[in-house]
Amino acid sequence: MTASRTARERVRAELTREITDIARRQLATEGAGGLSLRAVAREMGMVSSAIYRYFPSRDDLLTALIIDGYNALGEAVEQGEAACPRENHLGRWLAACHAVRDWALAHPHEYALLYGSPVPGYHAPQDTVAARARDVTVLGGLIADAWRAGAVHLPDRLPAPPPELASQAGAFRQLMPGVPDDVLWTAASAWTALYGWVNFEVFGQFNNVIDDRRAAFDHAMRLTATTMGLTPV
Amino acid sequence: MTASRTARERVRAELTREITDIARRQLATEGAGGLSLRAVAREMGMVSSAIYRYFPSRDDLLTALIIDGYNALGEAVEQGEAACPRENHLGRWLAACHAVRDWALAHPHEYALLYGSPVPGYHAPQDTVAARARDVTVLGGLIADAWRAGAVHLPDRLPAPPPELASQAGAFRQLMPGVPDDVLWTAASAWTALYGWVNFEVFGQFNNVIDDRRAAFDHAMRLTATTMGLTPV
DNA sequence: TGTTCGTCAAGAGCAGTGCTCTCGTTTTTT
DNA sequence: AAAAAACGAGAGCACTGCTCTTGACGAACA
Repeated sequence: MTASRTARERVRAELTREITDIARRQLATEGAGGLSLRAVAREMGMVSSAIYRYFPSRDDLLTALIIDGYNALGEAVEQGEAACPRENHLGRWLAACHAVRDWALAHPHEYALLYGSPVPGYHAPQDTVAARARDVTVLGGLIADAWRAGAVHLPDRLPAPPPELASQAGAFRQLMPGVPDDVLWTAASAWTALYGWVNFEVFGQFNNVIDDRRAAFDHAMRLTATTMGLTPV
Repeated sequence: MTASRTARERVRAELTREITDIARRQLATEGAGGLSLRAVAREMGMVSSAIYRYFPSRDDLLTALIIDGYNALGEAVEQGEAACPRENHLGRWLAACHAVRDWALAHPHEYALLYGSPVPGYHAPQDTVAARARDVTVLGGLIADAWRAGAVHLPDRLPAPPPELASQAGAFRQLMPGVPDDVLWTAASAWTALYGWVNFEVFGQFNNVIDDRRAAFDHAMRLTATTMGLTPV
């Protein structure tokens, strides 16, 4: 039973995969709003109602695409960061940043699905949470490494976190055990700065404003790295 | 002609305004995707085709709402920042940040229209550009003021902008004349960090992660202020 | 004052959407 | 071999943005 399932189950898995593939292609070209179950069915030579045998609703198909997207982005970040020597913490941060940016620019519509405005009636189910944490896990890991290596040198005159933030962001804290609060909040701030930039760039806010966006992004991420206390090796 | 136009023109302006008002209400409750010309017409007791006398297409109605949104946000930022003493540059920055956040949290769907994923087939016409710059103009103004007052003290060990960024971001540079490049790029970075945070918060990425989001936001904006060289008075 | 002319709301209609239900057929299970 | 489950096809519902035509009303002009 486990090794070779029934013919029906195999063709079902095959068709499910084909549906998501076609849907992802439509998503890439038309955007999230232009994703149409009927168009997917048409391209498969099926009738629209048959799709509902595989995905109970359009939202469930969207969920599948979102989970795939989080995993693709997470994998890109993991690979980009892993290509850097472990002791070069600034390099690991920059590599992770560029991996996010490169993936987002290469897959703008999928990125919009992950980090843009939520789709109208859509509520992310719990399944997406695990895949969603892969990118920030990389950030937490490299900060924790840097802290353990004594390579974190926060700038002078940096304001200390107020007391009401003492026991906050538990989930975020778990990703970098042992890291003190002031460093933790600079990391959180850097994380939002990264995605803030990528959002602006992917959604076109930098058109006709910045030309060499890659260089500007690189510099901005170096600035936030300095705030985090990561200095060149 | 100028003071009192014909009755027809006045009722036309009135109806146009009523359409945008109803549309804005629908946008606030349903989100951008749920905005329907037919629903607006229904609520006005008109027939759907009549709406097209006032807005040639759904996108034109969206454009009107977007321009209104940029102006509302810009005005909120201007007012928030203006309430702070001119010489307290850090306070002005924090006031502007909280104004953005407060407005975004109060009008999440309108904010999504401005800074979220672009609406599928929609391309922003040139009209939106002027209104779009109001918030960043405030930022540029306070940085320029701080620079002129000699109140900008960049942190040590901050990396200098690479040479390829020397003549970039001309539009951004115009907002803060006389400000040197290193300060300018910290300001650009702070700008993206601000909207990165607000994006995350409005779009729900901080749910179940950070509880006291206002305090965390305030601290994050103080961190970026330090990177910009704005210190407490 | 009477008549044209432009503006307007209404209605029907087109092509498209997500989704539901039913009806035979095919495959798996009992 | 019989019962059960899964499946594709088709019709249909309520909805969308948008177009076109029709008839009525108001304003300007002769």
